[in-house]
Amino acid sequence: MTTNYRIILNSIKKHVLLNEEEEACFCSFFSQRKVKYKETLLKEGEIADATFFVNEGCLRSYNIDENGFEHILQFAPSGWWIADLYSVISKRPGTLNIDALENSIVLVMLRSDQERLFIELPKIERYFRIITENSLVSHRQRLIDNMSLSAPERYEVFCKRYPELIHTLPQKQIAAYIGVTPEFFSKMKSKMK
Amino acid sequence: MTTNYRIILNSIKKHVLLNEEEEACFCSFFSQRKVKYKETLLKEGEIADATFFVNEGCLRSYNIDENGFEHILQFAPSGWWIADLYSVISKRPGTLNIDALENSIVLVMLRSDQERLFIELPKIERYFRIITENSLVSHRQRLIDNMSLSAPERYEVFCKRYPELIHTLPQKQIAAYIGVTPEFFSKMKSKMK
DNA sequence: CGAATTTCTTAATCTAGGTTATTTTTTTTA
DNA sequence: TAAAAAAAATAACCTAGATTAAGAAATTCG
Repeated sequence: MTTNYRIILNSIKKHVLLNEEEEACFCSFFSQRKVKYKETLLKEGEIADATFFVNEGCLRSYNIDENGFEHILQFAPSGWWIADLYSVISKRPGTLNIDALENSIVLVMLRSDQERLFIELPKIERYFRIITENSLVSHRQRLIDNMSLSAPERYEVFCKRYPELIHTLPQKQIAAYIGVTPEFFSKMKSKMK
Repeated sequence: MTTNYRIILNSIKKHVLLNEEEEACFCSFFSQRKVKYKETLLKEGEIADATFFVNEGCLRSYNIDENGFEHILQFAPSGWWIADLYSVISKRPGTLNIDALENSIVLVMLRSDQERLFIELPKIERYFRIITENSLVSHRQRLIDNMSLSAPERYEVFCKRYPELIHTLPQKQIAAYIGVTPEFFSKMKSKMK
């Protein structure tokens, strides 16, 4: 199995410039992992020691509330990072589950390696500082949307954010992302026509 | 008016170690600003060029939805950072308002200066990388809470997060933070006894 | 201090979205 | 390819929280 770093190097390139040697150094810290459809990469209660970059396929992170309902925090198609950052930085048991919505391939970056990289290659720390800022902004926007938009409006926002997923994802997953029951989502969609 | 850097240097100290020269360099980038009760630091539609550190008093950031309702994203008592990060990093008109809930004093860090600091003093970039990670984690948690908790439970979470504000803040502001109307908040509180 | 403004309370009524239950359709897997 | 499992649709009924309105209490500020 040949590891493909094209996608991650492209992501890096948008924010910092690495020479070939630095690129090689950066890539050497990843290991690759296949995740099958429905396979779990991280379970609630475990301590997460790594962050994942999706090379192929699609994952999701979600938490399960006390009534057993799933709330999806993020979908991660190819080119996206996904992790339980709380657990990674606190080194305590996490609250998120991460699993695959289709057969996928991820690059695994251990936090310990990431921290070594931050010291050896400050440009990598810059890259993560920038993508963390961007992620914070989009979480903030989602929070605002959840507080001020109705369910149909939140669905619209979902469609803009994940256009490639609208028709590949089961409705149930979309409902768990926008924060309604599958029954209501179904009713809502049929009204929309 | 003598500028006091004690609080911000303490915040830095929790994450990176600066020598005296570096501390002096870091502090030289701030300017200080008084913000009176109800005064606005940043209005929706403006391009934000700075991030604020609260030295004294308390600010809030909020957005106003299309029906005129305020949704509070953050309270920032002494020792907290506050900004419209979206506008700061994109250099586009922002969607947030920031104003003072009491007479306050903030330290102002221009984004242009911040970016210079990131280059001159990588430890500062590390500091911001870390506090941005922490902020992302707390936004994520708030998102989960909004999706899975009832209004009284969200009030409990608010009380744990901002214990010093429970009795100093008008109820109206707390309601706009947890995401209910002031009328419902009042009813909810009287039921809780 | 006193008038004006803002905030808080209470209560009746309304509604977006949840719950429960049943049937149909699609997907998975043996 | 058939049986089993999962997902989706539909419908009747329910509820947390919104809306509207009006009076009481607290703050603000001239």
